[in-house]
Amino acid sequence: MANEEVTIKDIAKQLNISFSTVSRALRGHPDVNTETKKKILELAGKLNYEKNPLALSLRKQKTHTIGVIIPEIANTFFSSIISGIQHVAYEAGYNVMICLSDENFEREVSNVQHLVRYRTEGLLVSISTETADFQHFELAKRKLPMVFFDRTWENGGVSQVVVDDYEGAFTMTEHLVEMGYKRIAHLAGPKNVQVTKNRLQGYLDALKKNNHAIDENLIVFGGFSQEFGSEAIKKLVDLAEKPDAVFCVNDRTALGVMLVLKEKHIAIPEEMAVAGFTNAPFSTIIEPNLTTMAQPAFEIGQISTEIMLRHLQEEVYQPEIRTLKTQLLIRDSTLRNKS
Amino acid sequence: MANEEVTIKDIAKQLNISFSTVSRALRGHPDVNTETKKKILELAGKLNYEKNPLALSLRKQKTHTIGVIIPEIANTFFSSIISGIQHVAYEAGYNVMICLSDENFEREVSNVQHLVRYRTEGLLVSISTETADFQHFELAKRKLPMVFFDRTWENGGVSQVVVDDYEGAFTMTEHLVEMGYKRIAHLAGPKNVQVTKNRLQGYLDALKKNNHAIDENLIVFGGFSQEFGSEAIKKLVDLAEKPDAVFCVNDRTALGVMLVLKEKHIAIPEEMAVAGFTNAPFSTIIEPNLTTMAQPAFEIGQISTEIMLRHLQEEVYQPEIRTLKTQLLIRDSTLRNKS
DNA sequence: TTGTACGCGTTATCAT
DNA sequence: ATGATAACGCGTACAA
Repeated sequence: MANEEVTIKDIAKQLNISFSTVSRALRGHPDVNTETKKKILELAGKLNYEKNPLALSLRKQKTHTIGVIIPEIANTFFSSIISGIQHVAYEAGYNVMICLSDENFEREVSNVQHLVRYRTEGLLVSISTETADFQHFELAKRKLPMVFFDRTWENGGVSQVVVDDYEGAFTMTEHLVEMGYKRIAHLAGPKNVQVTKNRLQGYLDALKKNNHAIDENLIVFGGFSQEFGSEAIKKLVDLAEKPDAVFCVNDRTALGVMLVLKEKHIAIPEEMAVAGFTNAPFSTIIEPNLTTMAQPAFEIGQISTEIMLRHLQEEVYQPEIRTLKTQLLIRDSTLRNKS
Repeated sequence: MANEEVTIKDIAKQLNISFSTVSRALRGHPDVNTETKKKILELAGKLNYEKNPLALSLRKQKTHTIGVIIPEIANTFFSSIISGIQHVAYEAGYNVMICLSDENFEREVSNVQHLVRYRTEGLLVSISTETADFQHFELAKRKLPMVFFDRTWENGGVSQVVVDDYEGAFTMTEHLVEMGYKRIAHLAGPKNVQVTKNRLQGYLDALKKNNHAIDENLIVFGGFSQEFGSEAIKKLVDLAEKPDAVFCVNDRTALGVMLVLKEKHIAIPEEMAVAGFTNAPFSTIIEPNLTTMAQPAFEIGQISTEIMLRHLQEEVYQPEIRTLKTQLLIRDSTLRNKS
């Protein structure tokens, strides 16, 4: 592969002038003769000259790149966020470098190191389910501004963009109560993730407020996956006192639940209602359609990036926490005639 | 934000030796005293020294980065491919820089320019639906190796990783014939994309082989979207001679079709069968489950990257075309008792 | 074995 | 208005 890129030196040589003049002309410096400037721009155009971003970055100590770390990409929620990030970054002339942690702690650490070494100017992060230690972020925070989204570093003194998980879970649980369900189970996420805690708390508080007894047997911790949902529901339906509704930490878990219930010919919602969280695309495809809380994924990406752009202008990092509203979408999986 | 990164000069100064010795030691050059080497490595470790990849890239004219251009990311097919790419690239110590064309030609051109300027060492590309002119790729091809996947540059003399769209469509159409469907429609993709042409041809040839008449009215060109599917099927069901089966260019289109059919209370597959292509996650969620051709998305990403890694070792670019097998997944949306 | 000098492509600060 | 020179951080041929 040929690699004969045109440089300012080439232009200077052909015009018999010094390359610093060329540099000035090319970047619109006022102190340059109108005629020579014209000549330079012409030749540059003819030779298809393009600035070398690598040299520029080294010189200016600026890469004009924002680093992103997410747990996985083959997931509509995260890929929509990425889409939002890319759109805003692109408009502002920033590049985006995406790394996947694969829900793996070591890999997340290595991602952070890589992006810091690479002199990305800021980090947009959603942590892995394994992450309990935040030292790698502590280090990174000293070098560049960070914005966490969805799965965040709660006490890190960093910017965060989250949805109101507590309120969302509270609202959803109250919806189930209002529909007349008496034994409402909760499939919770992985224990160390803040999202899990907030949604659990919303669930608990809504039950308390409505004078529902809290039954530990109806709360199962686990993950965000469909498999977790399937496994968990199998245990719940074997209980002596079965639940009559299941509020799942997210839609994928709810999917796992629904598929098992269908397999076992347990009618949804007549025998058992199911609710999710996220508003994944399939939630309007599955039958019955899944009741869920919409999370504005694309917007999360946009806002996170907007906050990052602000940080990149700031003298001192001023963290900001933005909480986005969720929206209750009542569908058939919880909609039955009150008894 | 502090930016006092440790350089080889700092280490050299502290040890009163020249920085070239430090450079040598750090990179395992043999000609360096064992003791000084030890000292250097120790101090480097203590100071948390890390090579500056920017300087390294400028110096070596190698960025160790592979560029990727895809039409969209909020799509399981593409995000699974990305996942496959990242995995292989990561293992080989390569970085990945992802750009989205957003199905937009100008943006694709700008993506190519950016990645070339940025000195990514190779390009992995799936073209936008708008792309009919390949000049930007012609230019890029002179500078770095390229591998196209799924939506490729057919006559570009470049490496390609595709699934056997022709055979897949042929097999699917024959399946419909075998099931006894008589008027099989085809919702085709956008006209200029090769995927569209291949699937259409497979459909046509299968009909011919089985002595089915080809009815132009039953072939509708359009896009890859759910909306296209919905619009197209609305016209087809209004036909005097309705189809009794619809083979869609992909699952999303099939989804659009199915939702409209359900709305109109047209029974699937009894009154009209529906088949897709891709094996999107929702195809086992929708009812009836969608008959489709599985495309190995993750594998497409892996293989594309493996081929790219080979190119990066080669003296001269030797393009290779890899065709992956699809797999027919017969589900309820086409499964009816033969009449 | 180690140090010197130069180059990668650019910007910025001096002079002139 | 222009040119020479240093610097960004690193690697390497050549000299010592």
